[in-house]
Amino acid sequence: MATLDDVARRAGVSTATASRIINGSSKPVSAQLRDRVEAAVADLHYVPNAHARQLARSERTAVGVVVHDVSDPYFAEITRGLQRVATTDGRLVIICNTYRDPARELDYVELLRAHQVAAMVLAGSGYHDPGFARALRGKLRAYELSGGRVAVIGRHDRTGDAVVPDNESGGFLAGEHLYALGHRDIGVIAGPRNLTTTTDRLTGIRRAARAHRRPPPKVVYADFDRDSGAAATADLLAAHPRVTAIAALNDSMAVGALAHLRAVGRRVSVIGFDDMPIARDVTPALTTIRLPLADMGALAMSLALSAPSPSPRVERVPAELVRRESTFPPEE
Amino acid sequence: MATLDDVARRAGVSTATASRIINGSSKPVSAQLRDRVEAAVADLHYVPNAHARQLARSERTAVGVVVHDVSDPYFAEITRGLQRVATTDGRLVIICNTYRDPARELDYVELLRAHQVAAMVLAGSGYHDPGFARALRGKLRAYELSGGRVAVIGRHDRTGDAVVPDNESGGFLAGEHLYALGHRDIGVIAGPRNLTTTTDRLTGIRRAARAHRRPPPKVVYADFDRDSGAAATADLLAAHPRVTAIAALNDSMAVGALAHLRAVGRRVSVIGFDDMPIARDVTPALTTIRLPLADMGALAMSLALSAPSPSPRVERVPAELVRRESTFPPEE
DNA sequence: GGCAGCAAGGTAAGCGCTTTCCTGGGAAAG
DNA sequence: CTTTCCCAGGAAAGCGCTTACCTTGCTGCC
Repeated sequence: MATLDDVARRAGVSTATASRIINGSSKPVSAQLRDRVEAAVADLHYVPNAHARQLARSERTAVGVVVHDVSDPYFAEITRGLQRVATTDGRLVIICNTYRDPARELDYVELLRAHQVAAMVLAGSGYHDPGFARALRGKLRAYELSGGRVAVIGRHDRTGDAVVPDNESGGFLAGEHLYALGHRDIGVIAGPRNLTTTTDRLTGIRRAARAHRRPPPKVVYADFDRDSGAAATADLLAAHPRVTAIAALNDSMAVGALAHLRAVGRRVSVIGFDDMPIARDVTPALTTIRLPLADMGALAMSLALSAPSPSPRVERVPAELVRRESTFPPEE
Repeated sequence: MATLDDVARRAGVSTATASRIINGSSKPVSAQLRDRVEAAVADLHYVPNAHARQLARSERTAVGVVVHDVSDPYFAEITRGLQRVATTDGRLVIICNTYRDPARELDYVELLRAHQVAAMVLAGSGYHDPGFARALRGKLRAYELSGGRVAVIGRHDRTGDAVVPDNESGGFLAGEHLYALGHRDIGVIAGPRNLTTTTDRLTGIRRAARAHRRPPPKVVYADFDRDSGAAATADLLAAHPRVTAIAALNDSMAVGALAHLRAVGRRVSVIGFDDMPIARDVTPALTTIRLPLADMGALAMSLALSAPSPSPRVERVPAELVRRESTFPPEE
């Protein structure tokens, strides 16, 4: 790999001059030398070593993102928003997939710190685990102490900049919608138990049940992905045959529920959560609770890249009901 | 940010010793010093500076991936496969989204080179543009000369390790399926004209038309995304009302086509391409040409991380017809 | 003519690590 | 009691850049 030294030697100048020309420094340089250096750069296909540069001007340039899995549509949307603002800012984005493994999440935070990222955004890691929460807080704290910026998406047990979707109200909206349609017995396909996303949404639905003086909904837990949603639907209907409506705590599972229902030929209302792109293309089109995922990502990245604020900034993002065709009144 | 120097000073040892302990070097160190250094590391929340480390042991550790857009399901799947093998190998993955901007693609290749990535995988950048192709080849060449490894997914005008899906045969399969069902007049919703993915798939379909002694299909160009697919369907049907089957060159556009047909209440066969996860959940479930996207990604990453081979390795990946419900014989 | 002032370029000191080579002190060997 | 080795540990030389600080040779002014 050609180095600055090679370029300088070839152009017959010092590395200082070569560096100044390459970086467009404000120091004046004669046109002649400039040409020679540029020619050398081209001849050698020289590209400055990013690590050496980073070390020399100790200024942080990349940003890190840690999510469950970029290929999951929920996080894909968030990531899209994140990337938009990061690249507008001319920054390289390093994406880390935790696959919901807390240990891996901690490792990644450390790794990103080691890579001197200017900021990091964490999404989807609200685990109900005090040990993990403490460890994470510690690492983030250390990172911030050294000048790093962090923003989280979703509720985390930590004070700091955050974008938090109103999952509880969203859950309420979902329940409310179903009860208002006349359903009395509703089932919930929940996500993993230890995620706050799950518990918050569930809390909202239970609140709606109380508001309508209905018994609490039947809950069955799944994994936030399509197939587990389908399986959970089967379990739910077997255990509670009188359920006439199902609230799935995300769209992927709702899609799975729809698939199962179609397979067994039952007509049951289904409401999803998130409003992912697929929602409008399944049949029946999925009624769901919309969260502006891409915007949330963008917002989080802006928070992370903006000047640090003395008091934590928490942006609450409202959820909104999107009525489509998968929910309807109970049939007699 | 605490440095190795800080750690060494606090532990009362030299940086050499501290470094050896931290890196688990084979050189023996007394247990006492080891404890002191480890305590210092913990107290200071020390994390080694990845850039300095990379500079010192000039060994490349990260890998780069340049794709159109990770949030596009097609690339999301590929990326998933890529990541799986990269992280198994303990490597950090840097993902770059080009949004199909050739200039950006070139910039990213340079950027990744600057970051000393051990390997890079490019997916979805087969543009029909000689100027671009030459520039890209040049940059990749320079990178490889300096010891970098590259693998591409899809056809690129360059010799080197590659994973190439058999788009042409896939196209043929799609056409064949439609003609065999009895369709005589078929339309094609194509992707961007300058992508080889588009042209290869199209070539296959045209070959099927010739094989069945049918006139060439009517082609209309779109953007590989759902909404452009819906719009293109409208255009196609307006221009050629007698079309009874549509081949969309990817699933996203097929989904758009389905949506448009449902909206206008027309019954027309639709076949997609790729077999993305959504395909089985739309109604009617989408008949499509499957490509093992995640495997392709994994394969490409393995090629890129394996020892360089003297002669380029090209892995051809066959396409396969998946029959579902969106294709049927023409109605009278 | 002498000196300040400036333009153009070079020298060299780091940035935070790793690692080679060296040193001092024992233990083993004679 | 020497001599030889080995072992734990340190000093210092880079890795490839950036940049503060010099040097040199002019121009312009009194």
